[in-house]
Amino acid sequence: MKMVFNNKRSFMKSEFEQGHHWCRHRVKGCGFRMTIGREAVLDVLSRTEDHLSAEDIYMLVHETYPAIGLTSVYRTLDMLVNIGLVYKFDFGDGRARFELAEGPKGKDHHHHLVCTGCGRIVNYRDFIDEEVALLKKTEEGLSKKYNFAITNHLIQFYGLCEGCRKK
Amino acid sequence: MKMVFNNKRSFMKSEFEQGHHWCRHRVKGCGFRMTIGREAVLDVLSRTEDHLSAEDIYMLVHETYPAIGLTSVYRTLDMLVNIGLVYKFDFGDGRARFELAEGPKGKDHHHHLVCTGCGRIVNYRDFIDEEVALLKKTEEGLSKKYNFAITNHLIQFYGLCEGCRKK
DNA sequence: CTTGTTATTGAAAACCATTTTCATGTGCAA
DNA sequence: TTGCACATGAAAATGGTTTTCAATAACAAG
Ligand SMILES: [Mn+2]
Ligand SMILES: [Mn+2]
Ligand SMILES: [Zn+2]
Ligand SMILES: [Zn+2]
Repeated sequence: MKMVFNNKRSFMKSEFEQGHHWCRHRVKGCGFRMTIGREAVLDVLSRTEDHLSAEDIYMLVHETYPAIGLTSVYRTLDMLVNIGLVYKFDFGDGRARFELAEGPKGKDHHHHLVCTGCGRIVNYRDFIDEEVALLKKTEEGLSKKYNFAITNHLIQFYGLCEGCRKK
Repeated sequence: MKMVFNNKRSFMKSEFEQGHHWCRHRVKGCGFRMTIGREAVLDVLSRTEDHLSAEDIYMLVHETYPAIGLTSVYRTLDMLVNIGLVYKFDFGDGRARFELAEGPKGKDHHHHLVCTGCGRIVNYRDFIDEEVALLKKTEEGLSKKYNFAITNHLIQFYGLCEGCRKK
């Protein structure tokens, strides 16, 4: 009994808990309970730059918290996407991929470069200044013209990486 | 026998056959046979601005060519996407959506405005001049920096349309 | 117009990521 | 500590898409 409790504590003592404490507040602020599974999913997402599938996340969480079920991973991801803490992508390989949305400082926003040969995905953050300005300008133009309240955008470039081109 | 043949001819006599003849050449040029089903799928796609699912297309083709099967629609779409005649999109409703790629003049390229409330999709063609220039510039920068041969891009803005905002 | 070769097809079954169901467990406000 | 609404896991269901396979049709050659 005590062992189990200790396991839980040691599991929760993670870099995530220290560094991304605000995520928990957001979850609770939206009226959801902060469970071990939800924390573990956020923890996995906060430790990687990759674009993990639900099953990827399930397997990674499973390493430190074997009691979790795949169903809960799906449910947690769905909730996190709904409250805006996580982005959900489709890169065309038949399964959804997830990444943590930018923190409160919003400094981590990026776009994607996708290799249609091997599926490799590059996170691309080095926007030109013009690019940021134009994006905002375009959003304003579209908002006015089509009467949309624009909240987000998706920008992906497709092509062949060096390795895939040499074949 | 003659009736059947006449049916085929009358089916093929469509605005599409006159206006989008080049599509057929592209299909045959890639080593594929031009069948009635394939022609009918291209015909449906060429007549709409909408973003049809495979089943939408199946039902529309079925009206003039009831012999077609859903399987063939999927296979045809897959082939058309592979040779670049059709674009495949995921707007997050669990089914793929398709639209005819721009013609040889390439004047029909557009981006999308997606309402996350009702799923409405606006085709948005009125690019600012800067936008086009910057897009090209960005592609060049990315090509060089990450050694990618960029062939395409996907740009979508998400938000709430007027109707969905009033609720 | 035939014919022969093969790509193509439709129906049915398989696939597989995701969702639903439902009985059990747990976070947390009181 | 307690109660209960919310959250969970296992198993089954769902549903869009793909695979299988025997039958068919496109089309190049004659
Ligand atoms: Mn990313
Ligand atoms: Mn469109
Ligand atoms: Zn590649
Ligand atoms: Zn709407």
